[in-house]
Amino acid sequence: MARSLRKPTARPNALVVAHDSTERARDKREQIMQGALRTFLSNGYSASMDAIAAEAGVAKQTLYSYFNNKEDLFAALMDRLLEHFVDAGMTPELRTLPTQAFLRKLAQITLSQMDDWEYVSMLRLVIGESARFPQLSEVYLTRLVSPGIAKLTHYIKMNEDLAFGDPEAVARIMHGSLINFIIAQEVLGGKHTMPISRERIINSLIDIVLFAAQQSAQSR
Amino acid sequence: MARSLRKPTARPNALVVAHDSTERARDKREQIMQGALRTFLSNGYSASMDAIAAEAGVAKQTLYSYFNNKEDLFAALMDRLLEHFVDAGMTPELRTLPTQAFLRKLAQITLSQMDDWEYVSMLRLVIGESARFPQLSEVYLTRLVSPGIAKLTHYIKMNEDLAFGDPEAVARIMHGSLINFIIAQEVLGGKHTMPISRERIINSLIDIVLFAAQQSAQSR
DNA sequence: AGCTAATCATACTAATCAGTCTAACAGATG
DNA sequence: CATCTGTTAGACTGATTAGTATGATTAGCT
Repeated sequence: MARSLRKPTARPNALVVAHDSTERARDKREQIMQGALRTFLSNGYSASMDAIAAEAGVAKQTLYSYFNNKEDLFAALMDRLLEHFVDAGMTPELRTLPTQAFLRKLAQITLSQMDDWEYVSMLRLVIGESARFPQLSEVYLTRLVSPGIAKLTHYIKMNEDLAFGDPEAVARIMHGSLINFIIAQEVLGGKHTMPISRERIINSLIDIVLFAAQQSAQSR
Repeated sequence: MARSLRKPTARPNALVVAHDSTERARDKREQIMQGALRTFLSNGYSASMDAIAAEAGVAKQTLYSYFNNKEDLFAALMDRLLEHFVDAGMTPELRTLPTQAFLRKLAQITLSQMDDWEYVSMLRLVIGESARFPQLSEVYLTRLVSPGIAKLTHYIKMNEDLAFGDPEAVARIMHGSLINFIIAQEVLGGKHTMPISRERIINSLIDIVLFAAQQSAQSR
């Protein structure tokens, strides 16, 4: 990733098509954010502004013409990144599935994020920087976690197959066990140290929940 | 926490009782590790050696007479810290309890670590530095997580009240939902953003597992 | 063609940090 | 009392970093 272009009059910018100034600014901003994203996700907040500029293929000065300082860049970046993950999860057409198929699909979608390097790195970054940037954790919780749990809670409440006494607690347990699986397997490298297939987790989780729901309904 | 002692001939060392050289060295080492522990857990690996020396009440040179460099100090420290948490969990007398009481007690013990600032900070540190120090994650997984899950798996297997098809997966789900609860509530500050009592989680988790176990046994 | 604004490479400042060096000093031992 | 070892405070080095400054170059606009 070393950049050693030495020609002083080079424009390393690829993709130069017709651009008026406003959309060029938008592209530059985008270019910076892409580079900063990769660099922050790889190196954490301690990534240097020089490294970010190099990765983005942009002069350092340009960084500072789009963002006041490192912290602002980081905040804007994480904001956008979290926004990008908001939509993963319960889509309307999923709700038409029978209960078991719905739960399986939901779990599969949640765990499919394991394969997304950006998601895994984001998790590590949010948790790792939660002392220095509590606001970042808060955005993560309120934008990603809380809505996901709320939707699952609502689904449990509305579904007569899932008559639990405390739907929110059940939703948190289900969601938490999956997120922790991602943390253990991907963030911490447990897939090498203590591997287990995601199917086994999904199957057991669904078994437990559905069996418990039956028993719970029966004992009323 | 500012240190501004200016007297050049001061020994700020409290607790000076009869000491031969070997035990004085042990005490110094201990003093350093205590200070380093607090500083690393508060500030992450980016804590400065000057700050550690100050927090330990020791000259920076003394750090380097006990440890070769920052990384060695960090590694020795985390090794000892993780060792310290190994014993939390299943004690022999717990096993004599009836199933439900056992599970409740186990969950309570696990979640009681939420109140331990060192444990919570350790979690954040292990996860946050898992890219830079994969070995640290590995020690965490193999010394803390894996044995805990193995013991719970074994308990499930041996307990006829808990006839699950995949005991290990069930153990991972139970353990994971509790660890994730700690991460969400304490590490990420969810106790302010999306609070819920630990009793609700424990109750629902036990309900689900026991109900599912009954149903599972019934359907065999 | 000529002007303007954005971007470039590069160098700089001031601060911080890991690690080393020095010289002084305290406490135990002989 | 003399010596030796461990510790101290503080200065220092070399590297890195956030952020700024500069002066050249380029692209878009009229």
